[in-house]
Amino acid sequence: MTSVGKPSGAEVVRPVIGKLRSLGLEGEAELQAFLKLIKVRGCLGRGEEIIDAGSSPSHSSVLLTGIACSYRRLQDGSRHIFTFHHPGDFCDLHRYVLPERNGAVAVAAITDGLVGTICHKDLDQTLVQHPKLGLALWRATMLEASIIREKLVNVSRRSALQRVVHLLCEQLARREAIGINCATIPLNQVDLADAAGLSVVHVNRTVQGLRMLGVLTPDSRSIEVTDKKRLLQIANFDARYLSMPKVLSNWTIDTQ
Amino acid sequence: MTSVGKPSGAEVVRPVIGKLRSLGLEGEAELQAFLKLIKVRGCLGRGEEIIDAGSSPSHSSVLLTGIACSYRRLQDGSRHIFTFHHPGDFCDLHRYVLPERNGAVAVAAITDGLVGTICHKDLDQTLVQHPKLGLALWRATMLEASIIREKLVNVSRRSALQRVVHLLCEQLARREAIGINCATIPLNQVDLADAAGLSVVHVNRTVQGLRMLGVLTPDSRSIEVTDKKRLLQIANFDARYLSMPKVLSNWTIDTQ
DNA sequence: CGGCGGCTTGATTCGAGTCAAGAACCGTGG
DNA sequence: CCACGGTTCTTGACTCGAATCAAGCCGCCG
Repeated sequence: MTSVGKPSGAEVVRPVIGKLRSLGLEGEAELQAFLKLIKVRGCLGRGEEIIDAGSSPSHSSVLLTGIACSYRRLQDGSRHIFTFHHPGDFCDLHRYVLPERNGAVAVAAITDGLVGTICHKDLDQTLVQHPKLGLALWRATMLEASIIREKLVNVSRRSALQRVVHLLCEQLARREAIGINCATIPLNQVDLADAAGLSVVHVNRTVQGLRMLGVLTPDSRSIEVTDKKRLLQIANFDARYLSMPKVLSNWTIDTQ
Repeated sequence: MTSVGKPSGAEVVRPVIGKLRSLGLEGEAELQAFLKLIKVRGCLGRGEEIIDAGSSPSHSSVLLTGIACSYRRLQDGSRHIFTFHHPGDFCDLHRYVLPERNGAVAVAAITDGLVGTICHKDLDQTLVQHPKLGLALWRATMLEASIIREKLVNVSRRSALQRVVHLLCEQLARREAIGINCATIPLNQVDLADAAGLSVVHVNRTVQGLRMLGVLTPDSRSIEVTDKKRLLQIANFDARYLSMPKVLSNWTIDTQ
């Protein structure tokens, strides 16, 4: 879907402000300079593609509202989800600096939402004037790398239960960090499976196990966390890899 | 140890030059400015720690000779290897920009070798004067991210055989890109297992399978590739994620 | 010589995938 | 209002790849 009218420009980029602040960007001038580059690119519907893996990147995207995912489509048609994106997250900033044209990563909307785009040429100019902004953006890409590294450990070393639970912890923590305190995670079991590297059937059994345990609401088909503390324990979750100092204390396991 | 006597100061940083060039850094001034920052930090022995996961980073490291690995030690004592480093690779450049103090990543030597260090304070100053250098370094960190992303797909979606073979392809390709054309990969089966997320026993069986197939030398305990073409086929290896234009053509599967 | 790190082998277990089918929950249109 | 078709979620039976356990072996170095 292409350009709809800007819904009150200032309001819509708020998540991006939070993001840059959390990345340690302090100057007001840098912030404003960056915000000016963002063009709101209308609404997205569930499943809609934001970035085609094969396209040549002349711009990058930021998610403003909703949830998206970075993924790869494999030869056999299956989908591997690398990470989920929440409001304020960059979708493909890595392509600013390393413009792979191969099918490395595609991005699609998971819920309805809004994205903004940043033209690379504009960014080139702005970065020359504001080197600190460049550092913040570099940091943003490293944060994503950190998330993927964590997932690698997860997928290769932990049980199905732990993988799923860790995934949930991460989404919950990241959403809380941007002010979304809802206990329901708007992902379906197929999304979870593709992100955890498990079959849907097995994710289903795992989710049911969690409902039995009272960690997730038993009387709903959605993923709604009722016992956060337990969740953290099961996953052995240590949120430091997310670099979110402000809410970190909420995401540490109680050491008994 | 890698043969011969002590190379002269200029000689020893050659891999770094190659690296920066391959990252698209063209200017001679930037290159020289960066090389000046490198302090050679003596020899390392196998198993020796290069970067402690818990230390506060005041400098970053480049590998000059030998092989190293980035890894994490898990609670149960097992080791997960994220990536291997070859001459010219940065070991922990990510900590320049995102100084996690948690045990996210440690780095250790796998063979004897040499490392150089770059003081972060020095780098700060140099980057102010040479913004293009900053971009190249950013790119370096993104390349590593790309490698880890690839490994994530591998580990979560492919069979043990493919995982191991893909790992071998990658090391072979990366080494060729820096002028190391040796068919023997100086890793032992434990290293392979920790990097592929498999048990040693299973890696051993897999390696033997490859020896049966004639892909690896059957009459040696080391990992020596004799049939590169077959290796590529088994792994379905597509080297584009490594961004090495110069040798890419050698690392594409023959489309039958 | 003995000890130790790396490699091999076989037997056994078990977690997660696959297949197949059915049920619950939409939205849409007659 | 209900009948539909399409997702998404559930359940059960069966299979199989890889982990684990447990020795034994080879080659190296002190």
